[in-house]
Order: sequence, then structure tokens, then C-alpha cells
Amino acid sequence: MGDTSFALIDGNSFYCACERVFDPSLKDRPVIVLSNNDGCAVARTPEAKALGIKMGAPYFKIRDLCDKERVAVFSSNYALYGDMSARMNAIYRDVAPEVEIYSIDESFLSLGIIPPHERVTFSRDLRAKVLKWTGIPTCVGIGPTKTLAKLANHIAKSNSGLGGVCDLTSAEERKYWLPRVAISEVWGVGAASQRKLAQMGVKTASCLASLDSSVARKLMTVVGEKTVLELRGVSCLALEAVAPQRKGCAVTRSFGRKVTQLSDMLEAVATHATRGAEKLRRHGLEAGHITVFMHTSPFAEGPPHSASRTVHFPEPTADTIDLIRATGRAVKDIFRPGYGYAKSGIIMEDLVEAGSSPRSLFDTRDREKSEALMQAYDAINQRFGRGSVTAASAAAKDSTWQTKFEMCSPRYTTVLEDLPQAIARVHSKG
DNA sequence: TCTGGGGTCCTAGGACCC
DNA sequence: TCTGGGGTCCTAGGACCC
Repeated sequence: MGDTSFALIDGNSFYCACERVFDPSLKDRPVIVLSNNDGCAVARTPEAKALGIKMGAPYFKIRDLCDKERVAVFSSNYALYGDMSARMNAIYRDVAPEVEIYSIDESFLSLGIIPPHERVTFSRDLRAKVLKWTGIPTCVGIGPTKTLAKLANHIAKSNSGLGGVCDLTSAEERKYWLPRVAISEVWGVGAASQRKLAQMGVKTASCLASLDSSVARKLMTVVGEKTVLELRGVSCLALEAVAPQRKGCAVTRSFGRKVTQLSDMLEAVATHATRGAEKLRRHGLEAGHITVFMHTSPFAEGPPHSASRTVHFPEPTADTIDLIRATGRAVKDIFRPGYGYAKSGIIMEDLVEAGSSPRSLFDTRDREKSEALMQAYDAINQRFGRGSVTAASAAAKDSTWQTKFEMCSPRYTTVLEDLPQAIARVHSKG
């Protein structure tokens, strides 16, 4: 048995890198990818960062700069990023005994069975393979705990001399690097904890590692206590190779334009409910209750309004019609005329595996009928594309409320018409 | 005059993550 | 004009019970 050892591998400027894979003209050009509704910059290449474009910068504030500097700007293309992510994880699963997919571009690998002196070479080989097979550049951090592996990854990213790999396995390496990293870079330390820690003079990762763990607990709950121990090399967070059953499932969107009419709000929420029910069925789940919310923009001048309503189902369901009915009633109850709403959403909770809950004696719905209808519905949309059939209340092709995606690249890898074309010229020798 | 105490469950809100 | 979406975990405090 080896000791505990983790690697954290992630894509560099991942969304931007995905765009570059399929458009070589973006090489060396600054690239950014925007959040939903073309709201803020959520991914930037080093060239874009060098122009001063900050993480989360609202697009309308940086648009002029982007035009002037010929920044390539993209809406989020989740079909593309999700597919590239799956390709990377397939490679990890090939080379590591256990893989935990932590986010769309980050995975933890267990390296315990690899001898300590071979871990850096292993990581360099892995980076090379991922680059060759997917086109995505990565960095790898290695450590005896997940928190140290995350920290090592950050160090690898910000010190180009390390060749994309940093190993914090040894105490000497940690003694060198931890005083050079600010607490804001430590996994689990957010703005609130940063403020409290700074007041006590704790400013670097090494300071935090030597903080009394009971003090850390008082300041940042048990989560912070674990962070301190992990920084010392005591593993408190295990690799989760099997994703635990999810607790909730949400569909929320900002509107392309402010919504003032009840009819538009009903249509938007019915569309969320439709998407939500599809999501539940795809995961084989049913929801016990659903919450609808809507609110005005926190940045707007006018009077604010925020409201939510939770509806409990008589028994768990993933039926589109059930969800639309429940959310429709809730919307009518909480909608206030006279406000310009910026966002609405649904949150489904109390999730159970489909069919696992005992049937209610008094349930009057015909479950078999509902399940058959939903199966047919999903099959048609699978075959002919999302939205081919839909509930009348959710039908909306060109509604004013639709979220903006005005600069989306093609779905290169998941939609046939969008496949990139390669042209090979064959010269025959006469 | 003087009015318990301890347990469970649920929810809202905060903090954090990418 | 224009500021994302989708998660997790922890804690405090109220409701309720005996």
C-alpha cells in the first residue's frame, strides 16, 4: 500500500482552450468566454488577463476594450466544453486507479500506488498525453492532501518555470512554497474568512497551516479546521470516486430583457420546469418539492422585489406536466405587476430515485400513463432535437425574455451539422 | 417572589466552490 | 441598454415533543 497522495489536474483557461482547439486562428490572440446571457467574462487567456480583463468583469464594461484590442469573445458553449471534459476524464481513468471529477475542468487522481519519486514524471507524461489527444493544455499539482494538491496546482500555474507540474509531497518543498502563497489562494478560504484571518495577521498559507486548529474552528467552522490540518499534510478529505447522490437540481436564468408581464413569466418558468423535469429523468430522479423564485436586478435603480414559493408534491415526480402545473400556480401567487424582473428559476429538492418511494393510497394520477408519455416525449426530443415536442405553455421560440447567447461557436463535437471540415488535397505525381 | 430541560427536526442564511 | 448558473456544507434558532 502506498501513502495517500493526490494529483489535481485542470485545464488552463479551459473554456478558452476549447475554443482554440477548433479555431487555430485564435492562437496567440486574447480570448474570453462569457457567462450565460453574455453577462460577464468567466474565462480568459493569459493575453486577455494581460489586457486587464478581470474574472467576472461585466461584458458591457469591457466591450470597447475588447473591440479595440481585437479580443475574440465567445458566449458559453456548454455542449462543447462538456464533451471536451469527458474526453479528458477518459484519459485520466486510463492511467489512474481512481478519479474524482471535481468540476467541468478539474479532476483529482489518487497517486498512492505510484512511488513518490515517479509522480512528477507521471504528471508530465499525463499533461503531454492530454495535450496531444484533446488539444487542451493543463497543469498538475501533487500533494499528500487534496488541499495541498490544489495549492500545488495553483503554484504550477503561476510559475512557468515549473513546466506545469508542482509536487508538494516533501516537507522541504512545502517549507519553501507555503510562505509564498497568499491565503486567498487556499481552497476553502473565501472573502469572509480572509478578512477575519487578516485581522489576526494570518496572510500566507504557511501562517494558516500553523494556526491553532481550535482557533480556526471558531473562526471558520469545522471546514476551516480541516483546511488547517490538510495544509499540514493531515488528510481529512477523501477522494470521492463515486459521485454521491445529488441533493438538489436547479434551472435558473437571467432574462435577455426585463420581464414585466405575467404571461411572459409563466412562459419562462414553464420552460424552466420543462428543462428541470428532463434533467430529473436523465438522472433517474424524482423531486419531492419544487421552489419557484423571481427577482429584480440587484443593480437596477427601481424598487426591488424578490419572491419565492415552495410547492410540495403528494408524491415524488419527474413529470413535466406536474412541474408546470405546480410552478404555474406558484408564479401566479407571487408575481407582482409593476416590477421589471431580471431573473427567475426553479429549484427541485428532496430528490429520490425514480420509483423508489411508496405509492400514495390516494394518488389519483395514472403513473403508468405519465411514465409512458414522458418516455415518448424524451425519445422524440432525443431523436429530433430539444424542443421538438413541448408543453403548449412552454412553447417559446423568439420570446423577449430568452437568455442571450449572441457569440456562440459551433457545437463542433456534438452536432453533426457543426462538425469541423478538413480538406485534404491529394497531389498525384505524374 | 419563584414557572424545566433536553432532545429532534426543519429551515433560512451564510460561506464557499468552479 | 447591458452584471451567470449550479452546486455543497455548516450553523443558529424556532417549533415541537415529552
